[in-house]
Amino acid sequence: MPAVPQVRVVTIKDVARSARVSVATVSRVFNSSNLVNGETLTRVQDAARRMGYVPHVGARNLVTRRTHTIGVLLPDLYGEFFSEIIRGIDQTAHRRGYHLLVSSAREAGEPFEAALSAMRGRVDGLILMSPYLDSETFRRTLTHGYPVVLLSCAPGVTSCDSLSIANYEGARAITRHLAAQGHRRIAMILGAAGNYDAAERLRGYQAAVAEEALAGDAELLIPGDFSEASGHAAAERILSLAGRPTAVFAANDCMAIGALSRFREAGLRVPEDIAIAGFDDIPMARYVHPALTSVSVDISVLGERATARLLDALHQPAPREPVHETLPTTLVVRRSCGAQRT
Amino acid sequence: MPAVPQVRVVTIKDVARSARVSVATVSRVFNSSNLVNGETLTRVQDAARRMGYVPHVGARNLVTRRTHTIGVLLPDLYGEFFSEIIRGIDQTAHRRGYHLLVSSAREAGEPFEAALSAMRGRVDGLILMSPYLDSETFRRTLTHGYPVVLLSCAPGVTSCDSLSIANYEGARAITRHLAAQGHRRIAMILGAAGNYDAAERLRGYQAAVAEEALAGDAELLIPGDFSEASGHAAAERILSLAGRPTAVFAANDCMAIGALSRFREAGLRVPEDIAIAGFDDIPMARYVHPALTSVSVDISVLGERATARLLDALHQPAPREPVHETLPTTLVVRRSCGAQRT
DNA sequence: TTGTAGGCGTTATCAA
DNA sequence: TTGATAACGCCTACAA
Repeated sequence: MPAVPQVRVVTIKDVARSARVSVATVSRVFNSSNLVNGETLTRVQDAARRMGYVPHVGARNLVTRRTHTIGVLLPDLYGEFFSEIIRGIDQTAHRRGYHLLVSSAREAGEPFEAALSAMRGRVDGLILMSPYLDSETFRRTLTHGYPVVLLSCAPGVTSCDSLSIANYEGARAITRHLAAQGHRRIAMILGAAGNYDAAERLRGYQAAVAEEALAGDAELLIPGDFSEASGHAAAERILSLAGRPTAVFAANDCMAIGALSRFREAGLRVPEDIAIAGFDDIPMARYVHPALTSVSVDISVLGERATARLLDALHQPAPREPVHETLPTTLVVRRSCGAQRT
Repeated sequence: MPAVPQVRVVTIKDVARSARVSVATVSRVFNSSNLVNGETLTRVQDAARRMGYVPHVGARNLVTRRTHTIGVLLPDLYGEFFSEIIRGIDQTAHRRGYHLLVSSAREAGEPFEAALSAMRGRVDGLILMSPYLDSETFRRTLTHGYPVVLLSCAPGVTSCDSLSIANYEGARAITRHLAAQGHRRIAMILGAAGNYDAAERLRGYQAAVAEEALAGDAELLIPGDFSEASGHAAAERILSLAGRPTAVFAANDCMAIGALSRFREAGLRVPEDIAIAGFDDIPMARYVHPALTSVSVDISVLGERATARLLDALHQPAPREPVHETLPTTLVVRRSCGAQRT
């Protein structure tokens, strides 16, 4: 056991003694109870300030049974996507006086459960994003008795609130848009294997392929993992295809940009020789060349809504029916898909 | 006061009663003390599992005076930069059994202090990034008695560990590199006003300007705020300059990419008509066209080192001399600056 | 308006 | 090896 460099720190007792009142009175002062005499009030406040007293939140939590903290458990913290989610969460949490305990558990299973139980007693509720989570693990671990909001989770867990993106609709719309430009052979660069968002985007693509009677070869489905590098590699593979597609839909913008770069290296013109579209509409999308057609989803809003839901649940005395909400997406047409807009 | 949807939750007492032992014994079981009888051990474990008991960390923290939590206070949570820092912190914290309490306080002053004191009693130490922080605010608020590591802070606060990036050296090197390509009129797109990193990058640029006897007109200093949009706007302004520079150094890659996009709109060729270089070497930098010359800083390492430092301090019984470390940067030459490499 | 005292869920120190 | 019991720092009836 490592030694703890514990500094002697001012407690409520010290302030009470110094101000010649009881701890109860000091407590009242700091909880803005208005049943404190004006003179006593200032005496306590003076003492507290002089001694540098700050209430110990941990102790307070214990007795009030509220931590004013929201647990956030994400599969990863890498990249703009998660950063935006956290920002959305932090923003509305902060506005309503809540703090964030952030953690990431890459995989389901043991570390995931550990992260989850580590939240017990430190959070009032949980925002949980686990695109890889099967409902079995979930049921086993998620019974700690506090409200939970799920993000981008596979359906099947209907016992608590959940929020997701209209992946299917967005992917279907953008694929149909490519078809409307005359493309019949459209490749898709897939998202990470096992990821729910990725699977839904694929499903949307496939729906469009069926509806528009597009080429449906298996070789048009190129694996990827959401990274720029995997988009670059996927483009490489597309170039080597016998029947080269005339358009590519990447499951996110990073991969689309990686692919763009590879196509340019190969001397292809985008969109003339090959059209490209992405998903997410990250800020960078409008600044690459040609500007990237994409499906816009306001990710920080996802975090905001999740937080709002959770806080509502926290302030709701009676448990309600769980709500499942899907955030809409919008198609953003730019130059990379060949439709002649900026 | 909102009602609390408190679920009756299993405590150590319940387990003790059910296993017909004292709470002390249950506690021992959960703290892997080996002075528990084998038979008692399993009886307690069974009872705990059956009742779904999870120790209450908050209560434990109170008595052990350790939370195993690190507070992270950032000026903002937007963008790849912060996301990478958090990831670096989370990674090493997680590995060493620590959790993260993340918060953002955009400005110095009251909300900043509030965020700081809200950490009292919930964290063992603090990682604080405040590029806008003056040491005065700092001294007033940062005396809660736990270890602190500062990130990207202006010097002047020498009382605790600090970490920063070699902004000056990196900016100087890249500017000199541009000069070595023959450029004499090099504009700089500045970072956010009042930001320490931004100021240092400017200082590095100015040093190079002086050393290489480059053009030093004030009009070559274009304001920016680190966003793509501000880079785009800055490029606009550069285009309108009477004596147009032949090269541009942007204080970060996002602005460089925004500028790149604007120059292309204007029909300029990069790097032939105008060279560009950025700072940070974000993943996207190699995938834009032309690939962006930049100064590479491993941001997640910044977070890692900060965490390592903090944890060391936490496990160190005696207070040591504060350490100030600067993370090196490396020049990454790609096509955008006109040096003929990929 | 103020103080006393019990308890929040644990751990830690004694005895037994 | 186990069990009482006193903290930990604070809040909150209840009493005064």
